[in-house]
Amino acid sequence: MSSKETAPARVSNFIRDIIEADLQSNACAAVVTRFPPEPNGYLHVGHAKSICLNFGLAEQFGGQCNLRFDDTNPSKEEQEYVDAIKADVEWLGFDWAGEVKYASDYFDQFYAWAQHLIREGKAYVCDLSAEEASEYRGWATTPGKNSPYRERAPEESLDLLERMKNGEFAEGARVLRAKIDMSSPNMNLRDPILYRIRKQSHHQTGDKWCIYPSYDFAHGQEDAIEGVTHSICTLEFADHRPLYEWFLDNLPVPSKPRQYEFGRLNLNFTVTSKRKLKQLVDDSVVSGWDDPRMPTISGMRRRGFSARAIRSFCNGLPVSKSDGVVDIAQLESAIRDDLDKHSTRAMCVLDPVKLVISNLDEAVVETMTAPAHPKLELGLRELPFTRELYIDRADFSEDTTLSRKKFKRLVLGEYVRLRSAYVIKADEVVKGDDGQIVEIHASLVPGTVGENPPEGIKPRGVIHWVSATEGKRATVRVYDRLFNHPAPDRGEADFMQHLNPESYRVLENCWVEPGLLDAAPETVFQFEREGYFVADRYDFSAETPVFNKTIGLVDNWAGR
RNA sequence: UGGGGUAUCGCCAAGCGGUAAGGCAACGGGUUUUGAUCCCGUCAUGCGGAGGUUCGAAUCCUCCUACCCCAGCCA
Repeated sequence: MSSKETAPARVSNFIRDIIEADLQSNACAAVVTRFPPEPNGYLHVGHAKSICLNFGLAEQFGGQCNLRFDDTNPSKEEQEYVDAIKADVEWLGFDWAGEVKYASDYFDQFYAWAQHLIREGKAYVCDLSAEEASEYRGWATTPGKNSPYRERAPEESLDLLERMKNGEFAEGARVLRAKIDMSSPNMNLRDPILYRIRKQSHHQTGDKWCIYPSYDFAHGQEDAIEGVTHSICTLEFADHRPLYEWFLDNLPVPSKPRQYEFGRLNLNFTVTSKRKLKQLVDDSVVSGWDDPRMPTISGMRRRGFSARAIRSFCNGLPVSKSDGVVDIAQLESAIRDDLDKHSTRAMCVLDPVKLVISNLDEAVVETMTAPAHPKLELGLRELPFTRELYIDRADFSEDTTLSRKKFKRLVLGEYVRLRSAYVIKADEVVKGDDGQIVEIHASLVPGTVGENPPEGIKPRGVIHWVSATEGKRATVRVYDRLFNHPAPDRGEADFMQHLNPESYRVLENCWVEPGLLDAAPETVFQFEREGYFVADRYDFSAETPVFNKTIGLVDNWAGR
């Protein structure tokens, strides 16, 4: 980082403050965090914030961060998700400590701990059905009733648990519960479930188990086994903290982690719920989890958001306990900011109309040179300039009454600068039978490449262009927000009602400067005056160049 | 409703008894061969509400209000 670059303002983060204090007071020697996704879907922006927080904190304080799959529910989880999550975390630029970890790595230990609780008289096998158990649990204002199986002899519970494990009972027939307090105002403490029967294959443990631990009976213990010091989770788990601590206090765990909750990231115009994202995929509203319109990490990647930009966005978000909604413009700003600094400039005409330079011979190919970046030394690119060019339809008007301030483009009879090339004058238009402009005839002003035009010639502005004969045809996919409602999943209407019908558009007849065909997939360019576009990760090739629009340039022009 | 949590500019958010940081957005202006970038400036006599304590309150006390979460054999 150059000394000229101003240090980014320190963003508030109460968890970082706690860690600093703990390190200061020697409450812990080194910080250990973990990112604990359940492999039941793809990671999204919200997870990106959590990843940046957990890995970032470990990095900042010289500690470590584990990647641990919370795979305690085989009915919702799949190996595909495990693989995708690992790829996403790596792509974001983080290295987890040691091997990837799984809750399932500790299933034997959990089982032994469950037996321990039974022997201590702190857990029992309960035969109540789900409905009965719900009834026994009581309600907010009414305390629950003890299960009739609560005082079952430990030996019997031990035997039953063993038989549950061996698959002797049907799913739902029995559960193992902790014996805590059926009248607790915190529902999580009303004899929570530790194990339930699930006769399903598990992506990691196969058919070894017929019972699986609950989130509550797993999470704190996993943290303790791994020596996690600061277990960071989202607000909705705050109610579980007393239970998290109850297990740590009642089991011979090797360490005592502490849980801290922060407010998850919510973005307006966006849906971040694995269930809903999965629905978009399953209903084929989008092309997949990595559709460029998806707020998934793989979707944002496909869209052209750089990992660095996503990290910058996340690190710029204060960490607090309030549950707010961040304006999508904040994300977009981080993306533009990063892409402006790092992407090569290029020209692409999205809606072409032919421009014929009448005073340039057909056989001539002049080579213009243009910097790859206006400020950084990213080299030069060569642009073939020929008699026939393409410019964007929106950059020309026959209306000579348009003021210079309102229309800084080409007007019939007037001048405009062709970016990195000549100043030209529009002389006449050729129209088709339908009245549509087919060609614009123009003449170049000699000596204006890299030079100001002679006195009296005032170009209205600068427009981009591509040689019609030397340029290349390309496909550009234009994306817009998936939802046209700021809070698609709030209110009565189903979130699917708020889908933006114009969130995807394909432009098949775009023209790009020839140098772009050499691009490597996933390279982002700034198409000048238009925005940022990425060579598609899968579909781009020199033969069939396909670009995805990442995001448009800031547009302060009110009349557009 | 019982419990847990949160309320400070349009959005996010500092502030921890001494007289309202910052980012995004918005709005002016300057530079510019991208209507971009960059630069400069404007933007809360006000901190959910009502009382109270104090020389002094966003910060302390009391009461009230709103919103979020839990009441799965999901995580």
